[in-house]
Amino acid sequence: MGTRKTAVFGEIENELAELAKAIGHPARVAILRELANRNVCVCGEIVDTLPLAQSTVSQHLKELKAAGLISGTVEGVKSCYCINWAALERFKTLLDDFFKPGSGQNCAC
Amino acid sequence: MGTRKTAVFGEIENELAELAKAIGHPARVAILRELANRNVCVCGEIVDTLPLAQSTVSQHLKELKAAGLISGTVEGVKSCYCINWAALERFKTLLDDFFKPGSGQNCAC
DNA sequence: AATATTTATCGTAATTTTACGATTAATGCT
DNA sequence: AGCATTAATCGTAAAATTACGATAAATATT
Repeated sequence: MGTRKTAVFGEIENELAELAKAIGHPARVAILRELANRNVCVCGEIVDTLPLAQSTVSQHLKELKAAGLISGTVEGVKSCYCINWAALERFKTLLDDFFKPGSGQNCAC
Repeated sequence: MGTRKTAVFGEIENELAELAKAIGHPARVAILRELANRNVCVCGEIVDTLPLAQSTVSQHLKELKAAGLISGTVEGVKSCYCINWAALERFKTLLDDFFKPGSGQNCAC
């Protein structure tokens, strides 16, 4: 127990959930915003903007990368990260497609 | 440790993260989709569509409600839930505003 | 009044997440 | 070659999440 039962859900549900989950932390939101604003960012600069330990930021970067929301390449000693606009667009599209108002009755709540 | 350091982040970062986090689970995505399609839904119907225990679904509904993504009212023995379109719109707006491409250099990664 | 139905809550266990410091690996500099 | 810098990884602890069954509370039904 304590494990997400991803296997019993549809592919789209899981894809959407995974992207949302990756965005679902203020530090990762801040990282994405920084990357969006600057388009390119060296790891150390991201660390400097966040009130978190370097190792923690590294962990968040790893998660964003795993979700496909950012990509990173090694540039000598440094690491260059940038946002994956396509993934972000994909997320928005999924949101729009998945949560479209149906033809059902109106809400009474 | 193990706790999210929400206090050190901006209000918008936290708001965006909280909404994303709430969507960040396939069961909750499925619930939202069901609610979006039908616009109104009785709790039992949602439980029937999900391969999860009733108590687990109830927990997910509670989280979606806490995040403001759905609202629910008691209708006799049953509970009527519906999607909060405004919250979903708010989420999309935050996404658009927060992750807008800046005037920086292009990505090289 | 007794029973059934519906859903929220409680208690609990397994797992994941978040955070940090310390260490390692890799490159750059002197 | 030796030292400095940068960032990933490791180890670990605290807390949150996810899931379930059992129970409780509230309304319907007979």
